[in-house]
Amino acid sequence: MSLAYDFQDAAAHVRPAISGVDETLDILNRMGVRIAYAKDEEIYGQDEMADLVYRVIEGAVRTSRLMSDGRRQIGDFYRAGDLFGFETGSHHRFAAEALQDCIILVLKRSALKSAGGDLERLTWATTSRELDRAQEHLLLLGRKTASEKVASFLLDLVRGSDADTVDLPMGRQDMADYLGLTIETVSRMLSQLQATRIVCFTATRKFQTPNIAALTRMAA
Amino acid sequence: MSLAYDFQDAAAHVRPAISGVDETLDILNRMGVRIAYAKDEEIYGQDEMADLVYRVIEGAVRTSRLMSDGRRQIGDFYRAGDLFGFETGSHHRFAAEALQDCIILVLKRSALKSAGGDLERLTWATTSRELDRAQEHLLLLGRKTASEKVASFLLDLVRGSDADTVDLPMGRQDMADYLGLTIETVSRMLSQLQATRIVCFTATRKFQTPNIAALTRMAA
DNA sequence: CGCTTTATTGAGGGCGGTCAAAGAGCGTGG
DNA sequence: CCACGCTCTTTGACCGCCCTCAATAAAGCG
Repeated sequence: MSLAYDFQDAAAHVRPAISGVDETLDILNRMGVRIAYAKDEEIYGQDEMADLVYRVIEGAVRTSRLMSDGRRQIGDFYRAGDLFGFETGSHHRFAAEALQDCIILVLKRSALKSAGGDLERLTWATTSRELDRAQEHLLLLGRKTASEKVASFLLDLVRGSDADTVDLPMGRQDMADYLGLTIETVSRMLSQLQATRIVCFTATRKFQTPNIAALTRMAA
Repeated sequence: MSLAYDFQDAAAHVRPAISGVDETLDILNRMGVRIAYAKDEEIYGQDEMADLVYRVIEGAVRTSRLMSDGRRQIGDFYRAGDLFGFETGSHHRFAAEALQDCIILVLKRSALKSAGGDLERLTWATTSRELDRAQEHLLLLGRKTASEKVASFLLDLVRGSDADTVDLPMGRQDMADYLGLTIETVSRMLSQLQATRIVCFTATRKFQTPNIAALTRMAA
């Protein structure tokens, strides 16, 4: 169930998606509607029309695609401040779901065009970033080994975080479906990284990286 | 070596990239410079600045990315009429190389903005298509089996062709690097598809599909 | 034709998947 | 606060798909 969330912008801590367009993002924040989604709730569906765009205010989101027999591929993860739902011209190829309880800013795509500010540049920058990440993801899925995949994944999280301890907003299954592996393999690779002192898990979903150089080397 | 190619538009047979914008493409054709590239010649390099965009007039192109140890992932293939080089805001993540001897129309990205016509829409449509294909590719690489990968690949070629006999513009190595497999596995899967009468190779790079339904089923 | 490159086929091995069970985390209720 | 039950994660044993290595065959090209 979705519930309207009518606080004023409670997201002062939200990081900017693209540098130099903060004021433009402020315009967005005043335009859209905030909606709360529960963990695992669908934000939009596979093959649904793509006439809306979204921004994560609080929580985290995954995009995913299911095959008829249940195999799943995760496209990407989005965290507070990230824009998503830009990925296509007409219909979504991937569904979007709440990774945790979260609050999402929802806007009409058409509103983007009529609004002032640097929205065109923002749209372009967001889509470019999306393509960049997709291409990096292609290399990871097509040519990296299991240990390289997991190392790359952790490294990506470390880079996107400023804190000493990084926390995983997703479970092992989501990691596996992002990396094209099984949960067992992900778990084994994590244990291995921990055994070699390259990462150190303080909880199931929190880790530190005492040896970033080694992690980077493993990511290839 | 690149050689300037100064014929008048010799590409009357070139198919439109996006429907409804043919007249816009005509504008492009009058704006750019035609350059001939030899087989395997680099059109742009990995990490090179992305200030140009390209259109295949004749021949075919691949985008690819190399890991330091030689592993390679192919991003996509482009054929006569296709636009490419749109995939990023500033730097290319993948290199582009001529799959065969080919003629490429090259334009300044900045020229796109100043020109008339529906160029903005064309750019958007092209980028969207790029993202769509990348996302389909993610699913293929992450979650499909070798036989499903090969079947999907052939099916994609069949759909992009109107002729009865489809020809592969690339060799087995390029197919393998697109699919995240080895040439041996690709070859085995092709032999298997042929043994089960789902495809029929008339030459190493030409095939027919007497049983499209079965091929579609195999692609999952 | 002969040479080089590319594709096919076979035999064997290893990485990651499958199946199964034990362990850890966590919310609920006694 | 602890007991209980559920879900998620870890670990182990084994298997199979795809990779590796090697040899042969075919195709391209002078």
